[in-house]
Amino acid sequence: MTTLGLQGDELLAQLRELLYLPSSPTTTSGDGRRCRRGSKKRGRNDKETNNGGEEPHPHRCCSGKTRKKTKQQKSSKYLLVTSVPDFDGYQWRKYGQKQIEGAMYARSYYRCTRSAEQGCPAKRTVQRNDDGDDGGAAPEYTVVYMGEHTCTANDSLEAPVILETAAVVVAAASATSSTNKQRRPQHDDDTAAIKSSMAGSYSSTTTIATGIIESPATSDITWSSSDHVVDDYSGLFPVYDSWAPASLQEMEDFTGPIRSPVHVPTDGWTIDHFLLHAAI
DNA sequence: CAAATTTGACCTGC
DNA sequence: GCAGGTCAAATTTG
Repeated sequence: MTTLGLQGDELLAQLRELLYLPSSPTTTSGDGRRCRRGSKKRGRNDKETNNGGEEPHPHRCCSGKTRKKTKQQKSSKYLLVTSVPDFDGYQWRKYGQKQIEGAMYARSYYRCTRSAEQGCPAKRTVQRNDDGDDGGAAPEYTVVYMGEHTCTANDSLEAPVILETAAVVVAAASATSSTNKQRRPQHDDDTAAIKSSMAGSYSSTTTIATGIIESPATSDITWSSSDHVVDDYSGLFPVYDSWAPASLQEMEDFTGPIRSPVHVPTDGWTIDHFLLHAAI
């Protein structure tokens, strides 16, 4: 561990480069998964009507899925831009996808996999940025987190990692309107809230190696609040020792089928290994 | 077999 | 009325 301290920055840079290799577009999950799965929809109304119209209230009501707040919750909401939207350490289940006005790519909606069991309100939306381009640079994704994780971290947390991000605090209720995303950070208060919330969220049984990846001299990670950049993000996205960047190929295009994140195959890899590898 | 994803429709806020 | 967010059956994958 300490051995890395020396060439930390350099190794870091190399590591980063390796991490962002323009993973070949062909690889990824083979092709077995691009086949469309469920589709035949007959609309909820159909289902309801099919019942013979006996049941006045929609299924959701009955199942306790009262849809009170369809729109964003008013709780914490923060936005960040990253090339690796999946690696935030939580397990998300995709529950929807939608083409957004003015956006090139569809927006994917995720919720914590524990939402059902533990009622974890955490949600997030992932949308690929236009500028991403499939050229050589890794595409970027705008990830908006809503709500905090109330689920037990132990279960869901496996590898809390966000390798490269630029985050922007979004005013809770203001951003919901039109198509304005990453915009208007306002109070440092929010930042604090975010930091605390995230720090809390990301804390798990795993040891947090906050020192491993520090402010990337190459800093891709930029947390900004208002006009000022927060460089102390170490607490926000701790890098875990056991996490392995082995699934680079899986992060090429998140606009397509996005499998459950956090399926990072460790294969015995550790950040140390990787750094060592990079150093060679 | 269970879990996850797809996808169009439904619902709500603006 | 529109756009964004959510639901849930069908389907696929592991």
